[in-house]
Amino acid sequence: MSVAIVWFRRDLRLADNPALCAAAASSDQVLALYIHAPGEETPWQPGAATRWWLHHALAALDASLRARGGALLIKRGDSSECLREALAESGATSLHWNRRYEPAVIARDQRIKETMRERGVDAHSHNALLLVEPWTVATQQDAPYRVFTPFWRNAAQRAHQHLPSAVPQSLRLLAAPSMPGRHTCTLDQLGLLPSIAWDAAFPTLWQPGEAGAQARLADFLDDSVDGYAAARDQPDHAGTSRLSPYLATGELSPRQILAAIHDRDAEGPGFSARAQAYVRQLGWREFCYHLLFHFPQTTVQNLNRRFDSFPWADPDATLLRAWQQGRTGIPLVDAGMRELWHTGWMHNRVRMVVGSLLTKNLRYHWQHGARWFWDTLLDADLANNTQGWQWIAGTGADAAPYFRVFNPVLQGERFDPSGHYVRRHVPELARVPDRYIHQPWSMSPIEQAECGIAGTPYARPLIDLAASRDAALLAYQSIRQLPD
DNA sequence: TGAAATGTTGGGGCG
DNA sequence: ACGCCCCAACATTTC
Repeated sequence: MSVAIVWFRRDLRLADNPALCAAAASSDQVLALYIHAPGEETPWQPGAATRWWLHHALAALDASLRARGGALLIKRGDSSECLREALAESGATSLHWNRRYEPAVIARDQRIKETMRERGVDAHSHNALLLVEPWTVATQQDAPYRVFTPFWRNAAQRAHQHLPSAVPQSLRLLAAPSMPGRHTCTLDQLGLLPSIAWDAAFPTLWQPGEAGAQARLADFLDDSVDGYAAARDQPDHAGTSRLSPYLATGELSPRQILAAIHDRDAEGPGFSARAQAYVRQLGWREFCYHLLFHFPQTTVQNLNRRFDSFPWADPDATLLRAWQQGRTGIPLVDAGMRELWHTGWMHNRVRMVVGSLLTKNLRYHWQHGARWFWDTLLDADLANNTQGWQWIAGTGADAAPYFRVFNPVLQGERFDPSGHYVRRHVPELARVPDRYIHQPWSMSPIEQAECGIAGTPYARPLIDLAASRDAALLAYQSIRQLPD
C-alpha cells in the first residue's frame, strides 16, 4: 500500500485541490496533515483574526475528512521535522502541497523540497491559490508588470486555462496514525483562539469552512454579483462578495468562483459580462500576488523607493490608538475601524478612507496601518494587505497619486448618504440628523447638545481635516522633484 | 477607486 | 426691453 501525504496550508478544502488530486491519483492512501509553525512566517506571522478563522476552518476540514473515513493530523513545531515525523509514522513515500507566495514561506518551502528529494521523498508542489501564477506573465520587455490594466489585459486571457477539479473519486484517506509522534497535537492545543473575548460576534457573522464558502458563493451569485458594479461602493449595502476570508485561507479558489459564474450565466468562453466588475476585483488579487512575488521586499519597504525619504510623522501613541479603536471623531473613519474590530472585516470603500486618513492626514507610515489590519482582519492576506496599503499611501504600483487625499465627509455623503452605515457602528451618532451625520461638528452647540454629542470627539474631532490635508500636500511636494 | 480651486455659462431677478 | 449682477451648475485645472 503506497501512502502520500497532503500537507494542507492555505488550501483548506477538498474540492479543487490539486495537491489532494495528485496524491490520490499517485498512491493508494492519503494522509492529511496540517503543521502549525507560525515562527517560520516571520515577520508576518498569522494575526489574531487569522488564527480565529484558521481554528474553525481546520475544525471544518477535519470534520469533512472524518466523514470520509480519515482525519486531519495536526502537528506543531519545525515544519521539516514534522514532515519527517509524519512520513515515518505513515510510511508515506510522497508528499504534495499547494504553493504559497509569501517571501518567507517560499524560501522555507524551497529548502524543504530540496531536502525531501535528497531523502528520496517524491515531493511536489501545485497551484491552488491563483488563476495566473506570478511568473507566467510578463511585459513585452520581459519584466514584471507594475500597472494593473496591462497586467490584467494579459492575465485575463489565461485565467480560464485551468478548470476547477472535483473531490477525487479515488480518494482513500488514512486515519490518524495509532502511535502519534511527539509533534502531534490537537486543534485546541494549538491555542489559536483569542484569550480575550474580542471575537464574540464572529460566529454569528461568519461560517468558516468549505461548506460556508460554497453557501456564501451561492448567495452572492443569487443576490449581488449582477448589481455589484453599482452597489459595491456603498458600505451599508451587502453588495460585496464577503468571500475574502475564504480566499485567504483557501476554502474557496478563484477558479471555483469563475467556474460558478460561468456555469450560472451559461455563456461562451470568456468572462460573463454581468459579473465583469466583480471578476476585475479578482484580477486585482492576482496583480497583488504578481507584485508580492516579483518585489518580495515590499511587505516592509516602499515599492517606489522615492518615498524612502518621505517625511512620515512620528506616530503619537494616543492618536494611533484612537484610529485603531475608532475614536477619532470622524464618523465614517470611526465606523470603519469599529466594523473591523467587531466583525473582523471592513468594507473596501471604507478601507481606502481610513487608510488615506492614516497615511495622508496623519502622515503615519503605511506599515502602522498594515500591521493593524494584519492582526484584525479575518481576510488578512499578505499580498493584498501590502499592495493595498502601498496603493493608498502612494508608495505602490499604480498607486493613488500623492495628492489624492480622501475627504471622509465627502466620501460619507456620497457613499453613505443616509448614514445607515455610520449609525450602525457608531451608536453615539444615533440622534444626529442625516444632514450632519458625516460632519456633526458643523452643528451649533445647542444642536450638538440636543442629539447627545456635546463634549464628545464628534463635536471636536482629534484631526483637523483641512489643515492636515494641506500639511500632507506640502510634505508630498518635498519628494516630488526626486527621481523615481 | 479625489478634492478643491478656478473658470465658464446661462437663467432669472431687478433697476 | 435691456443690461447688469448674482449664483447655481457644470467643466477644467491644479494639487
